[in-house]
Amino acid sequence: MYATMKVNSMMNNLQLAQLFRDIAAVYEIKGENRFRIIAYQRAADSIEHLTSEAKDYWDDGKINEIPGIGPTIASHLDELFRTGHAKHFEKTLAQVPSSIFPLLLVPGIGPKRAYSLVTELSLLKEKSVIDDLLQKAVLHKVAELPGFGEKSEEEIIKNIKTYQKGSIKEVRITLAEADEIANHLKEYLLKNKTVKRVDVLGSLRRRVATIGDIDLAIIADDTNQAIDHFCHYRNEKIIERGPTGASILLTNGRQVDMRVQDRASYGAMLQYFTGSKNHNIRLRTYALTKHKSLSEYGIKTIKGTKETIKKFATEEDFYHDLGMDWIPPELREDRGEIEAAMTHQIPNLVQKTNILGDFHIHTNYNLEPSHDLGTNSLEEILDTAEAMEYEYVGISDHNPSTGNHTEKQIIEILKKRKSYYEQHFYSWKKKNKKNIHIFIMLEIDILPNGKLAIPTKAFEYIDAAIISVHSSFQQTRGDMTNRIKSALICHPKIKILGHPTGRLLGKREGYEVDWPEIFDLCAKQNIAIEINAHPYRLDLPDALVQTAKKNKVLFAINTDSHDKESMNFMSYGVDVARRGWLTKDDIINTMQYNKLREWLMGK
DNA sequence: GCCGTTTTCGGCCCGACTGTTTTCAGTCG
Repeated sequence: MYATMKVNSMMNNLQLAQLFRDIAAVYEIKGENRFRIIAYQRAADSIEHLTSEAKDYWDDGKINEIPGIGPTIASHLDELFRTGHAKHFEKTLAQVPSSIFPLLLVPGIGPKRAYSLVTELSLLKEKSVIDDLLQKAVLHKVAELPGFGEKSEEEIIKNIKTYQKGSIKEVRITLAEADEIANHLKEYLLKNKTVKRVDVLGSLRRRVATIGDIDLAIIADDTNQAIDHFCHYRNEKIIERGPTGASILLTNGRQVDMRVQDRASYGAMLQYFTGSKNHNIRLRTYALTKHKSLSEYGIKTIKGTKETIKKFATEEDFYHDLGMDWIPPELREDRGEIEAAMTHQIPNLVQKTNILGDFHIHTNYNLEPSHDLGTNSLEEILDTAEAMEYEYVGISDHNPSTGNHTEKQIIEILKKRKSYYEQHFYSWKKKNKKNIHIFIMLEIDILPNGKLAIPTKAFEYIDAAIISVHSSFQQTRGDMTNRIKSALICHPKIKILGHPTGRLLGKREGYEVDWPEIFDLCAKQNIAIEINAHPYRLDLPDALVQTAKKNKVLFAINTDSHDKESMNFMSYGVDVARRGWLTKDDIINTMQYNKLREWLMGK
């Protein structure tokens, strides 16, 4: 890896995280103090989850604000960003053959085994080390090594082959896809009479934007039979199986971990298996100060040499025993929720039923737009909104393309569109006798120069605007920040900043922006930030939602629907909002119509 | 190497599973 990825001053967070993991691996091989190893692993986790580049922290002189980065690592990073070199990192990595690093990506191979394999079998070519190891294993050279045997050899062959098929763990899926898989599994498991209850836990229960593995816990009358039933679900292979659970690999590359627990201890299991890892570590560390040790079986109290274990049927009781309020799964990321739970300051999170409308819907009305049209008519959208018990919807088509129209034509098109929507809305309303309201809005492109894609006069024909970036994603952080800032102050009818980071999960990273600057301006201008609920966007990301809230910004949860079915994605946006600690009062589309109209249009 | 709702020193989450071993090391979540 270090043949292609050199240590340098341009490293992004993912590369830095990888670097720290590799350093930790070297320390592990060298038998370093295990807490130093853990420190590097935690630094890696921390950097990976940052919402801004570590380099930007450094630029702002805030490198020591990154959790898990103390004086030592900070000084190495300082050297790295300043000079492009970090002698300590380079020296550490050079202590082992670089060919061990690719091997760490193969499941079941950790630092120690990678090191033995590489040195004992002289596998020194970094580029081909995985293929070379496979060859040696096939020739039964691995089983001869000390600490390895025939079974490990077979396991290595199997794991390399699975890995080469398409790095399983690298690809995460969207929440929507994971929901579908999990629901199918749940239905299957409940078909077995011995299975009494199934819960989807892990990142899926926490409603994380993308999902790696799927975690399930069950209550069953006959544990063995239940595990058996689970292992018969259509799978590629059974990864492991024990008396308390099993893991399988699905044919679509997803790993599913299932655990069985008694009713009496089920609360502890729900807590343990929901995670996150960082939440659990923080919770257990805190518990230790109270002489309590937490596990999936319950809470052990240590008094001298005497240990007693207390079981918990519900998660609420588990948290209460630790002297804190129950914590909603969406908050369990070690972002301050434990402290809040101890002082009874867990916010009353927004719920799907609080949502009274959706501002970002595209219809099939053809205004010769800059981007794609919707597929449904205004009437079909209204029918759907009505069925969802909304009070109002905002129709936000893309602006007419600037390349094909003069300013005059754009004004004409929008004028025509306004009267079209008004007429159609009133006849729909008359026919259906429903008390729903519409806002005739527009999603306007923020051009690369920070101007908007419609002339000022055209604003006369819309009630309010969403503005979004749809081009030139590669601008520098400074340029992008200025671009958005100047667009935000173009016109008083600008009320929402659409899909703010532009990310497409699994396809495109969001662009770099100085978020505090944007948030401050939005708060000042009373512009809401969109939480785009489309499962491929979930943009603004939850961690930034939490930051923005601290900057006193308001939010709009929108589906960006291009068809009526997508309007149901609203719940995914609510998931993001909850993960960002939002209450009903932080979100404009929880307001009732009159109040909302006042906010949106000032009348 | 990090960090503080008992600590600026002395701690650092907890357990399952597998394989190669006869009591444990490595890996994983």
